Amino acid sequence: MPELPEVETVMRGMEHAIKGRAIINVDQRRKNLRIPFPANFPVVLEGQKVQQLSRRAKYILVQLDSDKTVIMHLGMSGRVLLVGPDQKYEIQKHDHLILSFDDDSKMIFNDARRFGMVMLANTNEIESHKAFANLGPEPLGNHFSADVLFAALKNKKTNIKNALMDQRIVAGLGNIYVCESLFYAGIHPERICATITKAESEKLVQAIRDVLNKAIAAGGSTLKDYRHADGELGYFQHQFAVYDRAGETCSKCPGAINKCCIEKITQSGRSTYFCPQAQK
DNA sequence: CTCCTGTCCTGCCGGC
DNA sequence: TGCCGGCAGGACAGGA
Repeated sequence: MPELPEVETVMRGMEHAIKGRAIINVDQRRKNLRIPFPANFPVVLEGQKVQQLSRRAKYILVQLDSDKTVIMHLGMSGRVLLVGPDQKYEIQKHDHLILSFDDDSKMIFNDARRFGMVMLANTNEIESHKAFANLGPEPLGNHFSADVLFAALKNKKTNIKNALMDQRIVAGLGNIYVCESLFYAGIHPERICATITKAESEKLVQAIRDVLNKAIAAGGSTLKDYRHADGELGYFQHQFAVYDRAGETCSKCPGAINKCCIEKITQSGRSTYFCPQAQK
């Protein structure tokens, strides 16, 4: 999926295209994605103005003029396509939701694997919604720090890779950015959380922030068929340091000297990429 | 509680 | 060429 930087990029694209627009039509093309669409979803949306866009973890929040907020999750394969007023659009396979706006622009939610979700909440109760109730801090926000991370890790018996994937520890990281952050922090993905020192927590927090900020600055990573929310293929071909690079020489180890190779292992059923020389 | 495994779904890629 | 197994960015239920 789209991890935090990609979701942030999609949200910004949506903000640019649909903020302030009134929804005049909702074409809900099936009754569920991963979970059912909210009851009477089209009726709830039609006629409402989009007041505010925001992101929490990997969720996009679309606040409407009424007291409702639409909560969207892109799952593994969810994409948002924004079609301008003067552009023609033909429905494609896996287009599940099409919103039409008062300026004749459209927003299409396409999700091949249908692991995505669309939910509805009362705006004033958003914090207590089950999607958000147990989330950890935003990694780019003020509530995430070495102290906070260290405290969250110190009694855990699982490995650091799994812990960083856990949205209750820190919200918004996924498989790619966890691998990348651990690489930059020089921490082995199989390290038990309780052995991570305060100094390593500092490094990790810094690495997480740097990796995410760079990816956001690059407009979200372009991975395979990931597209920008504006419908254009991403311009930046973001180069990962270790993710999907098994067998290659890592950037920290001049290969001719160290013969360093990036390895791929499986942790909790997910691939982990790391450099055994550069990560201890 | 914590931790780990399996599962939802389709598409794609590599091997035979 | 075609078929099949394995794998893919996430989240959650359920069992140990």
